[in-house]
Amino acid sequence: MRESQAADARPYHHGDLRRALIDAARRVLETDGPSALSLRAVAREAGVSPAAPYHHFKDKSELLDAVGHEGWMMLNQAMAAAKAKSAPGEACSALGVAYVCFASDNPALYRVMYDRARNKESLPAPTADADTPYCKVRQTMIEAGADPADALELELATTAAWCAAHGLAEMAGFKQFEPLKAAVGGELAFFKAVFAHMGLSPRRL
Amino acid sequence: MRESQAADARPYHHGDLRRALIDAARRVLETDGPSALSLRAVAREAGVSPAAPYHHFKDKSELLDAVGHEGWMMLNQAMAAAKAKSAPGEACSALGVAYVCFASDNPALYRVMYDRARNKESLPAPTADADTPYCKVRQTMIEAGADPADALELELATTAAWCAAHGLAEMAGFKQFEPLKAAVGGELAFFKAVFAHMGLSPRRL
DNA sequence: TGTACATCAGTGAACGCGCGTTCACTGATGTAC
DNA sequence: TGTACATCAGTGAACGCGCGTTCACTGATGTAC
Repeated sequence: MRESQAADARPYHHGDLRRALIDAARRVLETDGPSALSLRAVAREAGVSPAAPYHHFKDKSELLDAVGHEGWMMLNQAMAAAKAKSAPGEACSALGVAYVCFASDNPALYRVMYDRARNKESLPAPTADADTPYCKVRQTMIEAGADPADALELELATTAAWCAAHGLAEMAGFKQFEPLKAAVGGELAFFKAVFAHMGLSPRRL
Repeated sequence: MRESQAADARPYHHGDLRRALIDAARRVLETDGPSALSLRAVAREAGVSPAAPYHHFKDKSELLDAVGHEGWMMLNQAMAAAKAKSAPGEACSALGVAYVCFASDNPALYRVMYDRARNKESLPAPTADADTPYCKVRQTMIEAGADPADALELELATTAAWCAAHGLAEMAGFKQFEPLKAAVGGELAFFKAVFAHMGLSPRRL
């Protein structure tokens, strides 16, 4: 008995504390918001001592970077999925809606993502292995008819779409827009209606 | 000599410490950013003890609200001025550009404005005395040809323009867009070019 | 004009708090023989 | 298969810090007579 491991006893070694800390951070975020996201709170949520995270992250900043990175990857996946199942010719708008829905479903995480990006003064950059949400928008612009040879126009259109989506994502949280949401038939309809008043597609190129 | 007031000696009573604290807060913001905006830092910057602000603000939150309010008033003024001197038919775009320029010139203050708005879950509301930036956009949409009787479309167009401006304002700080800014001929040209790819005017109504 | 006194707007010391980080440590794990 | 030992991934106590806020106080100001 003394040597057997009770089913609910946590082993001394965690297994994958790095992962557990990122998950814990997301729980803290959604429960208590971005301002509560301290290293100690994350350790507490993961059921571990305040010093434990230092075996997996150089400092608090590195942990937050990992959380932000996780968020950008999730957003990238959500946008890929939305694009994959979008009707022909609707990919741009599907991307925009997926973006705003992600922000609406994960408001605190979304905030951390941009806080970290702002720290680096840059949105995440693509790697050899993976593209980024921003890349996806640009690529979809091309598929929707933008001229890939006109780099300037392509970049402006992509940026415009990106700004539109981000602006809407940030406003979506304000109670003041709730009557408007209700009037057009719900949050999703609201997103689409606002996009319809802006230029998410390259039709202006 | 003992009784005379040396020119540089601060009098015991400040005169208008409330105002001085708000100004000090803005200095702290622009120097050290929003995360450094503590009540103690503001008192320090104003040259006053940490307890002094409590004679003018209930708590830290009330001070930050005052700073945010100041920011919204400044933005409102900047937009009014831009509209007043805009060419006929260009008022919408002038408003958008003024908005984004304000954010670009006062990035930390802009951040606090939205942080406080998010706290209340609402943008500032108009009063009997003064309208708000959001109201100005709506009003300008009407003057530019939107049908004031179609409240739904009017509100959607206003919201779309607002989101567009906010999205662009937030992206303007990212270094990654600097090549694009340079390519189109500077920051102002960049703002205008991005707006040109979106719908700031009610032309889609 | 001068004095007594209430009120106002500061001071500065102190409080408790949660934070990021360091440190010496120890239990668990994996490897060499 | 068993043992010795290096390494890894935790613990928990402690550090110094800046914070928001409270408190008893005091200097300055304004008012009544």
